[in-house]
Parts: sequence; structure tokens; C-alpha cells
Amino acid sequence: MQVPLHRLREFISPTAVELAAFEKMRRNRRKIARQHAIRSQMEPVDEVYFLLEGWVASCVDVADGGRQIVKIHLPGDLLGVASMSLTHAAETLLAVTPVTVDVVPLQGFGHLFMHCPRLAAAVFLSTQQERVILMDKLTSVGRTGSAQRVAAFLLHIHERLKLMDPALRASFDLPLTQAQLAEVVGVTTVHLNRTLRDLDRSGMIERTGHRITLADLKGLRELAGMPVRRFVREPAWVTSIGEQPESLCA
Amino acid sequence: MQVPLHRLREFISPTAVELAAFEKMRRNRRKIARQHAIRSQMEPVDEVYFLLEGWVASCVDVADGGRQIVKIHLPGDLLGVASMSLTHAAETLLAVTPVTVDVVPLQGFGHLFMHCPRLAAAVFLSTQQERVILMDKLTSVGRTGSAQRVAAFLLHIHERLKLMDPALRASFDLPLTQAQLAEVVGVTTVHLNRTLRDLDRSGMIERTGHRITLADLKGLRELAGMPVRRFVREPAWVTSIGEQPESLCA
DNA sequence: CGGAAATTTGAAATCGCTCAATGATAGTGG
DNA sequence: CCACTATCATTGAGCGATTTCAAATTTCCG
Repeated sequence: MQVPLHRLREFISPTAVELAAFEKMRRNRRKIARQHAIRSQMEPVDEVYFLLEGWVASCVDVADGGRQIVKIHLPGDLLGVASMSLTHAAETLLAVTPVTVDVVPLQGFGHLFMHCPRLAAAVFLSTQQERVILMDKLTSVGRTGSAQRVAAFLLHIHERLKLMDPALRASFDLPLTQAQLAEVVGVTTVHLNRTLRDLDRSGMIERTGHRITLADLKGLRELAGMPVRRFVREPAWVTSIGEQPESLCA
Repeated sequence: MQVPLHRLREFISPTAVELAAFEKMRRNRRKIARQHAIRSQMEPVDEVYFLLEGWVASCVDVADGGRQIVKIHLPGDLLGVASMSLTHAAETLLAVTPVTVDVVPLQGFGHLFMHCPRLAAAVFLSTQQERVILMDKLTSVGRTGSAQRVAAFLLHIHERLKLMDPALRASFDLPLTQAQLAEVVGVTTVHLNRTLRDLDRSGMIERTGHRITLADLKGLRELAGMPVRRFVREPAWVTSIGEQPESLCA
């Protein structure tokens, strides 16, 4: 299987040794059927997951029975990392499509983090990126209407799919049900449906089954109104240990 | 000045050497007047900030002129860390009260991160905690009404103030204007005002100027409907380097 | 082919927004 | 210390966006 390592290479260029260490961290492979949970909210946290194939929704339940999808994960993502700060998982990891993950025991992750500073920095930067994405999402949901939220989400997913496949055009498969899409953007299923219809009729998107075409990228970006984010590459502070051998806190 | 280090001690118990290294990281002290920006959105990122005194709002602007407050920072917080993944800042750091910060150059932060693995792990866990808080916030804003959101926010701030001062009772000063509170919970100023009035009339909170009393904690928690989060202490994977001397990725 | 899940539409009710105006409060300079 | 001014808090009324409830249609899967 082709291992999707593009997320690992997004902020630094790992050495062969580092890549090998990362590979060694992955343990049992696990396959999960569509609509099944990889790990449920409130379960004790003792592992994270490396997503090889499929789409995963990260869901937070609320008392009144509803739930919010706070993140759609694509291959290459590490799942469940935020819950490492908790004794019990913050989120349910739900397989939106058939999914393949590698299980990463916390011990393995921790060992890597403590002994491979550049990889630790790469993971750290990746999670700060997730934080920025969450901030933008919160802004989108808190301050804009449903059409703008849908536009923002479609553009976001499109960007991330392009990171996996730079040849990707304006069309892509969106394997989410409308109910799930509604949970992502924070509206009702009914209202989401109408919003999609309106975007379709206005010519900004086209739909054929679960295939979406972003027909008017510029218009969608204007509509969404979200700031453009440019991520860093190899920031100066991520030094190789060789450059500064002595440890401050041994 | 009393340095608020409770956030640093939340996940691990730092050694004297580690504390000293953390102290050395802080540089110029800077004072910022109420309603002034510490650092504005879109500015190049070359430092983060350690908040000593005062409250800071982390704001994301949208194209239509509105903005979302994605985080209220209290003393002890590191500000601007999420933007380390970007070339230009994601958020404006706005002083809600008169504020004192220490400037931390990225180089200094990076040096600490690369050479003090346990401190790096502590900072990492702190930022994963922030991610969980953002996920919960997104859920609150995406799936619940204004009264529930206000309840969730007040409870959250109350918890965090108690972390600073364990003796704190049900009353506290909330130095935010209603306009800012509205930007926090994602509603209009007008609607926020009515929501506060309703919570007040229903007896769940009391207000005297900027002093808030959470008169019915249980009722507020039930109303907010957010899951309870318990954070880890000294997780097993955070080892001292002495225990595992050889580096995997030197 | 049959049944379940997903999509789509209508109509009425509710929540939150906009616009507009009035009171209260706090900070500032004389 | 007071007057002045700007900011902040509060309320009303009407409008618009979104939800809720209910039902019909389509698609998907076994």
C-alpha cells in the first residue's frame, strides 16, 4: 500500500532515519466499515491512529442528542491527537467511508516525540495548523450564513485534496451524506439541502450524485470571506540536534 | 511580579532546571493599553507572547467586517502559538484589559522545544488542550442556541479562573463588553443583551456591573449541555531523557 | 426486487438579526 | 469637581434566516 506521508512532509523534510522511526511507530493495521466508530467519545485514551485510506469524521456529541463534526480527516492525518491531553476521548472518530488505519500506541508516539525533536516539531506544527483550521471554522460558523459556510468547507476540502493529488481539478467526490455535511457546517439537514440547491442554481457549484464541481472558484472564495492562510516551510527554529549538541534540560 | 506558571504545571511537574530554562526564554516586557492590539492578524510571525497580567482576546476577522473571538486568554497563557504554523498571523491579539506580556522570540521558543523534551511535551499537551477547547466551542456555537452558548462560556471562564485561584467562589469580574461577549459566542450585541437578561431573570446568573455570579451552577451546566473534560497529569509517555538515553534520530 | 437510507420540497413557527432610539456609565479635560 | 463626550447597555418593532414538522421522491444496497 502507498503510505500517504504528505502531511509529515508539509512543514519539514524528514531524513531517512526520521522516516524509518515514524514507520516503526505504526502497529496493528485495522479496517473499519462505513459508519462505524474507530474510537468513541469518552473511551479511555491509550492510542492514536494514522489514517491510510478513507475519510473519517471527528464528532463531538452534545447533551440534547445533536452532534458537531469538528473535523473531516483525510488519508495521511493523525487521528485522536487532541484527546492525548485528556483521560477520556473528546471525540468519536467515525468512518465516513470504508477506512484503513494503523494503530499507534501512546507509548510509541511518546517515544518518537521525546527522542526525535525534528519529528516532534513537525507534529507540533501540524497540530498548530489544525488549531488555525479550527479557529477559521469557528469563525465561519459563528459569524456567517449557511451558504458562506458551505462555500468555505468545500474550498477547504478541495485544497486538502489537492495537497494529496496536485493534478486534481475543480471536480471531486464528496462521500458525505447531506446529514453529515449539515453536521459539519452547523445547520439542519433540511436547510443544508436548500443551501446546496441555491449554490447549484446560482452556478457556483454543480452536483452529480456525490461528485461536486466547484464551478466558480473565485466567486466561492469571495462568498466564503475567509482569510487566505500560508503555512511555513522549515522554520528556522527547527534545528537538527547535531547543530546544537548540548541539551539544556537533560 | 508574581509569574503565573500554573499552565506550565498543568500537565507535568517541571524540574528546577526546566523552570529556569523556561524563564530564560522570556525577553522584553511589554505593556499594552486596553483595546490595543499586541499583534495584528496578517503580520509576519516571529514571536509569541507570555501573558503575565490582564485578559486578551484572540480575534479572527472575516471579509464582511465582522470578527469572531476564538479564545479569551488569561494570565499564564502563551499567546500566538497557533500562528507559528503560518508565515502571517492568523489572529489579532487584542488587550481586553490593560495587559503585561513578555515577548518570546521564535528562536528562543524553538531552542527550548528542541532541547527540553519534557517541556516540549508540556507545551504540546497544552496546545492539544486548546484544541479540545476549540472543538467544544465549535460544537457549542454550531449546535446550540444563544443561552446555551453563554452558559457554556461563563462556566468555561469560571473553571479557568478557579485554576488560577482555587478559592474563587461563584462570583467573578468579567471585564468584557457585551459587544465582545457577543463576538465570543457568535451572536449580535442586541441578542446577547437579551440573552443575558433572560438568564438573569430566570435566576441562573446575577449581574452587577461587570461582576457575574453563577447563581445556579448545576442548572447552567445542564443548560450548556457540554461534556465534562478531565485532563491528564504526567502521562506515562512523557519520560525524562535520563530514562532512555539513546536518541533515535540524532 | 424490496426495504432502508438519503434527498428533496412545502408550510408554519421560532430564533436571531437589523434598524433605530433611549438610558446609563465611565473616562477626559477644563 | 463638574460638564462633556464617547462608549456601553438596553429596549422596541419588523424582517429574514433557520428550524421544525410532515410528506413525497429518489437512490443505494443487499
